[in-house]
Amino acid sequence: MQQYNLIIADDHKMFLDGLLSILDSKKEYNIILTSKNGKNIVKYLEINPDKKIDLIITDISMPELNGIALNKIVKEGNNNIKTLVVSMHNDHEMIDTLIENNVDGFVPKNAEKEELLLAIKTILKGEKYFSKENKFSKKRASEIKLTKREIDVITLIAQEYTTNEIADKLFLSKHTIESYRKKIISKLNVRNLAGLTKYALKMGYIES
Amino acid sequence: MQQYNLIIADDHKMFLDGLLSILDSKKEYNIILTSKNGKNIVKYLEINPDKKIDLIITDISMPELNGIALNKIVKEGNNNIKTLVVSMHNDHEMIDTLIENNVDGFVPKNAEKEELLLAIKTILKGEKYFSKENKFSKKRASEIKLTKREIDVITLIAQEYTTNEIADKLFLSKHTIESYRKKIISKLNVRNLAGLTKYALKMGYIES
DNA sequence: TTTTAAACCCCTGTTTTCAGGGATGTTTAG
DNA sequence: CTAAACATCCCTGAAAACAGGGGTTTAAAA
Repeated sequence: MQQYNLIIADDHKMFLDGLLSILDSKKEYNIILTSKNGKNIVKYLEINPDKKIDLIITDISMPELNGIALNKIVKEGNNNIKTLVVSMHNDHEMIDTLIENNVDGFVPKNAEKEELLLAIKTILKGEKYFSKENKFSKKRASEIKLTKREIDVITLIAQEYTTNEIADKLFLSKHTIESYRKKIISKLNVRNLAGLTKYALKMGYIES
Repeated sequence: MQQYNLIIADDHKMFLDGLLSILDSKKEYNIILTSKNGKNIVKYLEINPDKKIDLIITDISMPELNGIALNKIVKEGNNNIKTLVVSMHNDHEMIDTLIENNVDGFVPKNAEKEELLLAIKTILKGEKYFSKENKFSKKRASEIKLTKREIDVITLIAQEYTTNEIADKLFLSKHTIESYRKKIISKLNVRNLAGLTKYALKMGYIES
């Protein structure tokens, strides 16, 4: 029987325990590392470049290094490590972002464990697995997609910087930042800063 | 051996599975209901008033009815049901809020399962159990405490209502709302709406 | 009983946000 | 090639937020 080496990153210990208890019952999966943030994973990969890792299962929002950033670093190395994202959120925007980032799969945290196992199996076969969004996810959010620059801006906005401060930080005119802010507000269909902040949190652009 | 009947509420299926796998190994605990929101629990308690329930383990932020609201309803009934809150957040403000609401205990989701089991045992003995905040939690946040009215206001602010709209909703002058807003901003030591929104989310005042 | 805290209201003035335009050059994808 | 999409910048005006004061009444705590 073929064995696979897995790494799991999630900052919620209990969730980790849950995942472990699910995967422990499957002899083909070896959990060789768990971590509360992405940084430790990157460190491990640097120290052990020859260790064969098949799959990294990761949460999105984590301290130190979030799941999307972790995925980016992993995919930049020319190894063949697959990545499966698990997150409490479940909507089109997020899945789109993940697909753009070349993640291999996504399963929401409220999924049944059967779906998780299916996702892992599918990805290890070399295919992609993206969970269908459920009925509770936001409707008509599918076509929302922010550009890189817009994400830069909304991130800083959600970190409580004012337009002028952001302009300074990004070496742009305050008019530019204002344009971005307006564009984002209309794209996301929110009313103000509060809406932007909630979106940034949901998408994992900022922590806490 | 004495057996205890437990109910668990958490909207993250995998987390639920994790909890179940931890508790299944303990024969003294009977899980008689799990739910993704508080509402179903309340319904169950109404339908089965004679069923003896010892402990409800609940997340804070959940759709339909959150953990704090659930706790309130449970404690209003003159049964002897204990409540244990588990949450991904872990700081003084939150714990203070829980204690005020007469919750019997709190354990962060990143706790070890041993701590969870200890908390359950302690609470079932009739004592309280509140996890010590860890080194990652916000420093010097302990003395922050919002009044009921302030919480009303910050909740509406985080829901993207403007000062005028909130004034209308609460039948207060807009000056009053402005005073509250300023008071909250200075209490929480944040800069603007974005900071207020993040705090409201962290405390479970709003969803998503 | 005095003090304190909560809930409520008001004023002035500045900064920031929000809504509505318009504009230009550069990439990117069909 | 050429039409989008992206990134950048500018303007006006209104609304809202923010900063820093002021105050009263009521209820609870010291």
